[in-house]
Amino acid sequence: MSGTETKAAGRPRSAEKDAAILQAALELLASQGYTRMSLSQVAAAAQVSKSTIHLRWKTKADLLTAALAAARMTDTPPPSGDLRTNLVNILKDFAATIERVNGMALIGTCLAEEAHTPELLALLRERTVLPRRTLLRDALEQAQLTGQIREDADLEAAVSALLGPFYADYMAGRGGDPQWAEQAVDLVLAGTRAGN
Amino acid sequence: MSGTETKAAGRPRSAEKDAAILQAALELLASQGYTRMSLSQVAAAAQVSKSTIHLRWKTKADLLTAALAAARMTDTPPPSGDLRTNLVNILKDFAATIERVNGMALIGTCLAEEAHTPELLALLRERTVLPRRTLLRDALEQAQLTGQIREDADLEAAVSALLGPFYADYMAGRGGDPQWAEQAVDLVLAGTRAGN
Amino acid sequence: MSGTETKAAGRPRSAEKDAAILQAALELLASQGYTRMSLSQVAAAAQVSKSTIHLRWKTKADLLTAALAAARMTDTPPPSGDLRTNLVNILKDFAATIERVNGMALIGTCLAEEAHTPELLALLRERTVLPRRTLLRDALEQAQLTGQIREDADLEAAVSALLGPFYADYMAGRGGDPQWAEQAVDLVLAGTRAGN
Amino acid sequence: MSGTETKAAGRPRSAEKDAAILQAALELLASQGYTRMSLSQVAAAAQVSKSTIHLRWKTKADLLTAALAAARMTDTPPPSGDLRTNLVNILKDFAATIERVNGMALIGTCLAEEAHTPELLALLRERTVLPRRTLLRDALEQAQLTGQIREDADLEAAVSALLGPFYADYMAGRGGDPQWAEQAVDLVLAGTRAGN
DNA sequence: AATGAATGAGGATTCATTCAT
DNA sequence: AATGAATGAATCCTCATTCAT
Repeated sequence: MSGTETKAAGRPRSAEKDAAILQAALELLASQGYTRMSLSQVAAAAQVSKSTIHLRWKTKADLLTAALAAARMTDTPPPSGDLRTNLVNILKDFAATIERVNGMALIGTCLAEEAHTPELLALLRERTVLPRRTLLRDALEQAQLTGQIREDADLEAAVSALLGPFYADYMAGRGGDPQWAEQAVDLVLAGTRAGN
Repeated sequence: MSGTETKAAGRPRSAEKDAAILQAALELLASQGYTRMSLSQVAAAAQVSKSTIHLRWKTKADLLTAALAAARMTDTPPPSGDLRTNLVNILKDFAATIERVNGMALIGTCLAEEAHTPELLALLRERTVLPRRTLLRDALEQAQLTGQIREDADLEAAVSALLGPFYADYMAGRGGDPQWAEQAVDLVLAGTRAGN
Repeated sequence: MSGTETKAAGRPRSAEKDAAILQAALELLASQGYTRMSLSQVAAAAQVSKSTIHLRWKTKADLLTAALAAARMTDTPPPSGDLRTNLVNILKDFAATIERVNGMALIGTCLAEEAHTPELLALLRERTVLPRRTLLRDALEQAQLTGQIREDADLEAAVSALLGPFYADYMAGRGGDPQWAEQAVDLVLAGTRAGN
Repeated sequence: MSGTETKAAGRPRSAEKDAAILQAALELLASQGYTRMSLSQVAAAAQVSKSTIHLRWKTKADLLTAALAAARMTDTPPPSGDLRTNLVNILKDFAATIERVNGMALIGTCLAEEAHTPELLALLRERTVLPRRTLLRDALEQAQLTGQIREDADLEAAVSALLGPFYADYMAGRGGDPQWAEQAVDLVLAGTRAGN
């Protein structure tokens, strides 16, 4: 980071291969799970030899950690003037992202591997969960300032109340309900409205 | 013909072994995940030979399906006269059960395996998620009858709002917050109170 | 054999089961080969438990030896007044029997197992090959007496010359040639005709 | 593009190992039979890891097919001016080869496996049976041209008459008779002699 | 006698990783 | 740098056999 590195001798590593490997790894992690996915599959999908992977990441866990770390799964939030609309939009983007990347399986993998490779869940939190929570929290704080929400409301709990129904619905097999975001927002706004 | 059951020929199958295998399988499923867990581990944990397992269940998937199916993870609900107390108790029992059986890892495994062994998630829903939801829903319906909750409230959404924060908290790394159940109940009751 | 046996106490063994097991074993030996065939398959085919098999024969080799020993695969020869017709009929019955019982596979199995279970090939010889050879040899000896065949002809070699083309044809992939028996007989008769 | 062969990347595959594996496989196929032989045995005999085998051949059947295909079991025919001597030499070489490679057991294995792995018998035919038959047939055709054998003689049948006694003798337990080749040749020549 | 349970040994195959080119 | 070869450990599963009922 501070310029101490000598310029690497020999052929430089191909950046395209780096990217292809990481992407393939992430997709396979989501579709197969940690243990079921094999490095051969990653190599095949990335059009690269297995050794090329090991040249960059020492172990399977290293590779998958890197793949999760490289994942950018929070889109920039959609702007709007209205609190309710803002919240609903963030939640809908959240759901769309999860659907797009086979996210529930990926979440499942990270949960299942927590005992063996806790970095996975940690990274998932850091890269995908927490940024989204920050967006929601910022919106709620703004609403607190404007008096739309009680001052003493627990905003972290409110954020969990906004996101939670998505998980609960999925677990119940009622995932995909088009109303869920609006219902969650309305419930939270009703429950935290100033003057209640 | 007087009794419907003919006495089974041969040596009877050991019920203790049945139970030991299923329990070991479930614990390992939670602690290791589907693919990482091996039948050898199950056999060792249950003090049984691998063949004894295969005698009862043809494949690994069969065994784990049976283990999940046999799991009784919803305790009988604690009775109480007060709506709020009832709901909180159900939620706390829910959380306690999940902690007791390493439930988030188990849920993760079922989510991760959904593409390959969908029966796992289906069973988890049927045996653990839906019974708990039914308890909550019954309590809410009662409250609707007594006028504590609006008649037009979407009770399924309310149930998801009650359970959801638990998942969301866990994903955010704030699992174990002792307040979550009360907060969730209060929010839902506030948001669906009749006369709002 | 000399009356020394005490009358067996307890329930006598079922003769039907004996027969069913032996027949199933022989069929599976032919269709699957020694190693590939399993005692479970035999048990299932004979509608009997595996233990019932082991009760009668101590090992797999014992069972299959018994099955081969019990096999009666030489039909009584068809009578006729003419030497050539007699020989052709014997050969055709030979070929028909082999086709009926999947004989080439059975022969193959006995050959393949010769190093491990030489009794199989020995029994096959004793029960199926040699009786047929005796039929042929008897007919040739009769022909020698009537002067149709040279006195100094090697009859064992002649018998092999009669049967051999069947094997050679099969190995060459030309098994089933309808002419083979007549051609073999004609060749042998021409080659051993008295006065050549 | 000037040379058609690009230099293969990576470490080249060891030709010695290839050969050692194939030879070990063939020997074990003959001595143990298809099902009894294990890849572990092959690996041990070839001083190679099991994975090295799987790297080259995906399945056991593939390996054994390749081993049979690689086997060169027909020596170049011995030249001679005399028809009878030629035929006898070919037959004796045939018998010698079979003895050398435990050929009857190998043949037995291929016959026994015909229902499950028909490629084995097919290859055995193509690589060992048919080439030898071609040698014999060529010699007989030559003899037909020079008038030593009747023009209308069925040469394929004659070839089977030459080879057949070997199989028949073996099945009768009289294999190894030193006279068989001469006797077979004499019989065929006598039976097909022009002018009979 | 007959059955089903129980087991230990062994099978083919896959995988993450290390080596040689 | 990049590749393919090589490997040891581990996996699920099958089988012949022995035990308990």
